[in-house]
Amino acid sequence: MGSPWKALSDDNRRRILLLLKKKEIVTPTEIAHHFNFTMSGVSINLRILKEANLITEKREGKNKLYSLNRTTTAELARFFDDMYDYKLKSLKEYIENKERKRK
Amino acid sequence: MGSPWKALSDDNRRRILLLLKKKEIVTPTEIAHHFNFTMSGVSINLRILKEANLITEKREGKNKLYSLNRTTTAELARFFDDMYDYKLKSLKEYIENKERKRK
DNA sequence: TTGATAGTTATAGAACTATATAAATGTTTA
DNA sequence: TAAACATTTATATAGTTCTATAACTATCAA
Repeated sequence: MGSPWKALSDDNRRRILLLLKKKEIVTPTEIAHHFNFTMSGVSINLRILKEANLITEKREGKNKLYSLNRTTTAELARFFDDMYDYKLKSLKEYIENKERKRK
Repeated sequence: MGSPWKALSDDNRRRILLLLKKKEIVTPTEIAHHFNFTMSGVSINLRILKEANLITEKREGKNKLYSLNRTTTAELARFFDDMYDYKLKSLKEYIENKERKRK
């Protein structure tokens, strides 16, 4: 299992994650077009994200479909909690404000 | 300003952060002893953490004192929020439980 | 089976990162 | 000021990461 910290430390990989968040499910080709990346570059970065358990992959015919793994962040969240537990309180307020606005 | 993602991607730097969390305030010498790091190694990693705004530094006589910057994580938290907003909601519940226990 | 499409792996070079040793800087105290 | 202590910077080196090009593999459809 690769380090999620290393996986997240690259700008392009974080951009890919945000795209996956937005589109729910995406093929490597779509990612390559969207950001103007080479296919091999996309493929490698998807592998790194997959090995860090940040995304999941499935094949559908010719295509591979990638989507966010929404459970893994617990590991990262735990670090932030260990680190900044009182900070998470202000994060909580931030989330609450956001929720208020949403309504 | 250095990237907090790069700063966090190194195991030793995260260990230093956790130590800072625990001890509140620490000198480079203490860190070096605690983990058996060289002074120069500690110094460089502290610089990287400082440039990423994850810690703050002050001088007190001969010593330099380092402590967690408890406000910066907002930047990182925002990414997690963009990414995993529903996740942060559960994090919020988790924090609330924690607060309840504290009382 | 062949061709077309989708994606991955191999390889190599450039850029970056980590770490150790040694030299240099800043601060205090005698 | 000189000596001692605390820390940082310089330099070199080993290792890692990123990215591009080219070669390879997998799936489908004719």
